Amino acid sequence: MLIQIEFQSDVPIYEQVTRQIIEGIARGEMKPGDTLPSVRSLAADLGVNMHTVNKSYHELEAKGIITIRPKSGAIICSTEERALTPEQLRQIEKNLKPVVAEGMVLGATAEQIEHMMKKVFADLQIPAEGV
Amino acid sequence: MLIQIEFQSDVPIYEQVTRQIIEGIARGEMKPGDTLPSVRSLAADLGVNMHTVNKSYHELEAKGIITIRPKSGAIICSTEERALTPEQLRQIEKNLKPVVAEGMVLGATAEQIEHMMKKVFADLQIPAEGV
DNA sequence: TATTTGTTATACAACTAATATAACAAATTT
DNA sequence: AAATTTGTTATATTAGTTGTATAACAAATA
Repeated sequence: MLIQIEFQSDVPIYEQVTRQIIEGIARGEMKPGDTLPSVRSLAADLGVNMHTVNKSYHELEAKGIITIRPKSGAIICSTEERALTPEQLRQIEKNLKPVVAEGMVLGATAEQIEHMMKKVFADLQIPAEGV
Repeated sequence: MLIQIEFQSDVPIYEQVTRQIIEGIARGEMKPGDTLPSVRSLAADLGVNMHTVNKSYHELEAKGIITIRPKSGAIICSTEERALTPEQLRQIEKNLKPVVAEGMVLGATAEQIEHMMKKVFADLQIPAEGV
């Protein structure tokens, strides 16, 4: 799985790593049970510091997406382990709200926004429906 | 229009102000042509510094949502003035992507995410369809 | 046994967020 | 015309974040 860092971006590097790993899992490029590269090797690949990758991994763990086994490695959680709690659903909705609101105020219609969402789904190659 | 700041939030204050003004416009609580309160008076109301509100207003101007008339005030742009450029559409899609991806990886189905989007639309009281 | 692993600690530079205070000049109100 | 309000600009300070750098530790692995 390829991770590409934009060093000029206003999105922090550790956040870019987190998002791209999430997208990689969504795309199916990485499956539950798979081991993430060690923080040292991924940091070397990306040309960033070890701690930056480590921060990303801990963010992923906090989100309930991976499990870090100390001195061993990071493993992608199974879908069963990822419970999708009401709290998580509320968080997703909270994240969705400002994006949708901004789109609306800028003049996007509900149809346009739904269309964009479908484009995002398609880009992330959902196994359901489309295939 | 009521703006509520969560001082313990990890979302910066100026960003909270920006988002809530956008949501206020989406809800129709503020209409195009309306004048925003002066940076000083809003800052006093919220109990924050003038510069914090000023930063928010300039963010709104950069997004093409308001026009700041120096020494006079900030006015909400009309829908005609808000062009909704392809660049803006791309930005919205870019903002939508990580939120949707995270939801999916956490185990949310496409239906659940679409349902959440409709909840957000309902919460923002879209004049179309629902009413 | 040697290497790799995540962890922890410390330090540093650059940047962001937020506040504080002040002064300026244009716009508005009285 | 005078007083007030306005956004602007400048400077300074405090606190926190981001990212890097280096090092050492102990457990896991080869």
